[in-house]
Formats: sequence, C-alpha cells, structure tokens
Amino acid sequence: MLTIGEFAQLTHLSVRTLRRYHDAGLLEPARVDAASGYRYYSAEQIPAAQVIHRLRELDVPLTDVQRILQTPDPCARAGLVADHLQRLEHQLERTRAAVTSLQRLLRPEPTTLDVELRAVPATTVAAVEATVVLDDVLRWYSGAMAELDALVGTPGPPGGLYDNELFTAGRGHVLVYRPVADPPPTGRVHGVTLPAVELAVTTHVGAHDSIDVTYGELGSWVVEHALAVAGPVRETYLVGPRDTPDPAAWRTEIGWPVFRLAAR
Amino acid sequence: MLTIGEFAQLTHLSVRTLRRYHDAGLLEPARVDAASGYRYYSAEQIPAAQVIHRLRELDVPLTDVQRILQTPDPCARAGLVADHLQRLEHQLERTRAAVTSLQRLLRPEPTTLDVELRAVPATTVAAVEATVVLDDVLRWYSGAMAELDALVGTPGPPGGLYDNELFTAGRGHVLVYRPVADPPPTGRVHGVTLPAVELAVTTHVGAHDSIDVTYGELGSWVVEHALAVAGPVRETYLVGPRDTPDPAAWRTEIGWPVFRLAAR
DNA sequence: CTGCACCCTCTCCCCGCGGGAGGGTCCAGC
DNA sequence: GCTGGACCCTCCCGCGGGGAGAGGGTGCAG
Repeated sequence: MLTIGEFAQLTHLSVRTLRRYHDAGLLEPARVDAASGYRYYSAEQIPAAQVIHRLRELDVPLTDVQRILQTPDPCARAGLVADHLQRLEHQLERTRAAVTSLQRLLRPEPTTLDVELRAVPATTVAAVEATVVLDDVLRWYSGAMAELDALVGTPGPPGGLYDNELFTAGRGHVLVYRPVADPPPTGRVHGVTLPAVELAVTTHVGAHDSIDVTYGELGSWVVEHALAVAGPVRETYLVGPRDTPDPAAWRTEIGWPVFRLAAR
Repeated sequence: MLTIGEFAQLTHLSVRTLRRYHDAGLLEPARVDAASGYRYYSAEQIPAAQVIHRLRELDVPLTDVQRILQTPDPCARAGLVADHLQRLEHQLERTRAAVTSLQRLLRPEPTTLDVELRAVPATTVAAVEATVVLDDVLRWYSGAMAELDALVGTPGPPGGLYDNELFTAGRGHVLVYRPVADPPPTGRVHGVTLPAVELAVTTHVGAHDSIDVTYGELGSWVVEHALAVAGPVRETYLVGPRDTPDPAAWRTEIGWPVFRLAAR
C-alpha cells in the first residue's frame, strides 16, 4: 500500500491530479481509509495511471478517458482511442491550414478581387435543410449532399444557403440544394423556392479553411460600394471535392445578398 | 462605420468574441460612442480581425496575440510567429510520442525489466544545479550541459539528479554533473559531493517521452521487493543525443535511491 | 509524547469563450 | 412624434483541468 504522495512519485503525477482523478472516478485508490479519508494505492495501479496520463497528454477530456477505461472490450476500446486520434489528425489538418492562411495574411499582396453584382431571380430547387451547429456542418453537409445525389438528377452545380447566425453565433439554419426541374414536394429532400435577391458575387479558389478571408474581402467591397449585407450567404460549388481531390483546384462562388443604403 | 453585429458577419467572429478582443486591447473599434458605449468598426479592420482569428486557431494566447500585434517591425513580428509555430511543432512531436507510448501501454507485453540493486559510494563531481519548473527543464539542461562541456574534460557519461518534487509539484531542484577529478570549487560549475546511496537501477531505452513508464516499472519492482524510494532520482546518460541522433538508440540508466522497510 | 511531514477538504484563480439577465439605444413604420 | 423590435451595453456564472493556498486532521520516528 502506497500513500498518495508515494504513488505520485512513482507515476510522475501530482498529488492534486491524483485526487482529481479519484473524484472524477478515473482512478479509484485501492483502499480509502474510512476514518481519515487517506487514499492508499497499490503498485498494480501504476499502468492504469500511466494510460490516463497518456490520454491526457493527447487532450482527451476526463469524461472521455472514463468512457475509454470503462469499456471492457479491448477492441472497442482501441476503437475509441482511434476515434480520438482521428480527431487529432483532423485538428492537425486545420492547424496546417491556419498556418498557411496566416502566412498569406501577413504577406499582404494586393489582391484583385473580381466582384460581380448579380440579380438572381427566384428559383425552385430540391433542397435539404436543417439547423446545425458550426462544428457539425461539414458532417451534415456530406450526408445531405449524398441524399440529394441519390434522389435527383444533377443538371447544375450544387449550392448552399448559410444563415449568418451560423458563423456569428456558432449555430444556424442551413440549406443545401441542387437545381432540378421537378423536386419532390415533401420529405427530407423537398422543393424550396429560393427568393429573388441581388447578390454580390465572387469566387473563392482553394479549400474552405480560409474562405472567411474571401468573405471579408467581399464584405469590404460591399461596404465600400455603399451597400449593406443581408440574409443568408449563398455558396455555389463550381468545382469541389466531388470533381477533383486537389483542394487547390476547387472553386466556390460565394454570394452575399445586398441592398442599397439610403445615404449614411 | 459598421456595428459590431455587421462586423461580426463580415469576419465570421461572434459578437461576444469581438467585445472580448476589445477588452483585451487586441482590436480597438474605430469609434466608440461615448454616450451609448456602442462599438463601431470600419471595413479596414477586417484583415486585422482575421489575423487575430488565425492566431487564435493556432491556440496563441490572447496576451501573445497582443504582443505580436504591437510589434511594429514586420520582421520581428514574423519571428514571434515563427516561435509559436516552432512551439506547435514541438507539441506535435510530444503528441506523436504520446500516441506510440499509449499504443505500447495498451498492448501490454510481459516486459522483462532488469533491475540491479547497486551500492553507490559518495562521489565528487563537477555540477550545475538550479531549481526549475518542469517545462523549462529541457532548455535548462542543454544550457547547463554546454557549460559543463566547456569547462571540464569528460572522463565518463554525464548524469543528473532530479528532485521528485519536480515531477509531482512541477517544480524542483535539479543537478546535472560530469565525473571529474578536480572540479572548480565555486561558480556556476562547481564541485559537489553526491552522497552514498543504495540505488535500484535499470536502463531506459529510447527517447525520454515515455521514461515515466520505465520509472513506473522500476517503482513497482522496488515496492514488490519491500523497499521504499527516497531522495532524488539519478539518471546517467549512457547514450544520448550527443552520441547519436537516433532516439531509438539512446540508453539512459535510471536509479532510484531505496531503503529497506522495517516490516509493514 | 511530540514534532513534523504528510494528508484531508474547501475555496478561489487561470484561460477563452458561451449563456443569460437586466437594461439602454437605434431606427423603420406608422 | 411614438412605438416596437432588433440591436447593443455591462455584469455574472458556467465549462475543464488543473494550480495555489487556507485551515485542520493523521501517521510515524525519534
């Protein structure tokens, strides 16, 4: 039997951290003295403590660590760990994208932004819509787009409408569509009539990680032309992952509904 | 002039976040109405907001973001950014190490640990010592070892003594040494007589990322042999980065001072 | 038996942001 | 001009994974 201090020395964890792990139910001491409350650990618990330590080094939240430890089947456990590793990989990807985007931002070259003011008539399309949180939007998008592809023909590039709330509040209404002559009236995929709007349109080239920069430039243009933005932004996926695996070749048309200001 | 909500739409930042950046002095609104407190931004501030956004995506703390933004010289600024990128790279390295270590931990193969009980006589060595925090220990170590190398001959492998507090409290007394016949009596590098101890000794093979596992196994061995650990651990760097760049070939002897328990 | 190192619980602090309360301000439509 | 509703303000609390310290109880060796 080891006191918490001795156990801390053997595992290179702090006494405080061990107490926290106990409180969280991650690492129950082998014995807890009922009278004094002293925690006593056994040497067999060292590997368990080290597994927790490693998972924490990988930024696995304590609750998820508990889930992993409580999974009896080693195979299912490995799956949970693999999930986390994949999440780390994904985050690494975003980090890389942020680095390149930052480098471009800090080396400000005069970007000539082609913006077109375009009046778009009301259109009826086959659409899938939902209210989602920002973190889920990619997952949701691929599911929704798969449904669209399964049900209808594809006479033109797909598009999406994204509530501004999605970005400013992290959660908002989203709609993806494909133009189609005769959409089904109801169901997950159903006909929607997009209202007529005047759009400020430009084209974003490349992956979507730094699309906010293009949005910013488009927004600047709109402001400088004494217009104001309104309504959900519209994206049209001219060239996307379905067309080529090379993100550098992707082309996304982004359009912001605008209206003329009286005079400020 | 844009209200905070409009500016949030243009930058894909939340209103709350913009207010926080203002409070932190990162992004001062172009104008703040004295009467109402309303913040008004200009379209020219969009790139600045995006730079902050990117830095935050790289987990740069707000205080460091401020430091970067306040650096007028673009070259020095790029240096600060590069520092952060290097830190990210370093962290990525540790993440990779944690992953491999975790995989080994979860695939528990019966490790045959060679532990030797060795009586070590008191020795006089040339040493550098300090009290450091855990995060700085690697940096401190390379500096200290460079000083040792500069001043004295190298008749044997270098070693270090690490207070257990360093690991359990994140901060502790550290001493690195080289055995030498005639150490200088004073100065940064000075003679120290290491006390005689009985050591439980084993050898850790590989990089130091998962050395705590070896420490744990050594600790288990000590506990199972009715001994107790005491005093600062001793490491001897038989093969290290100075000898070969391949971490898999590194060999570190780790020794834990022990004493016999009366009878528990 | 006494001193001292150790252990206990408790509360507060940190970061960066979200959520919500409670209240003021702007502006379009009437 | 008035009113309603969208917008904005400040202030406080929550999260997670600890660190720091207060204030008090325990265990053990001399």
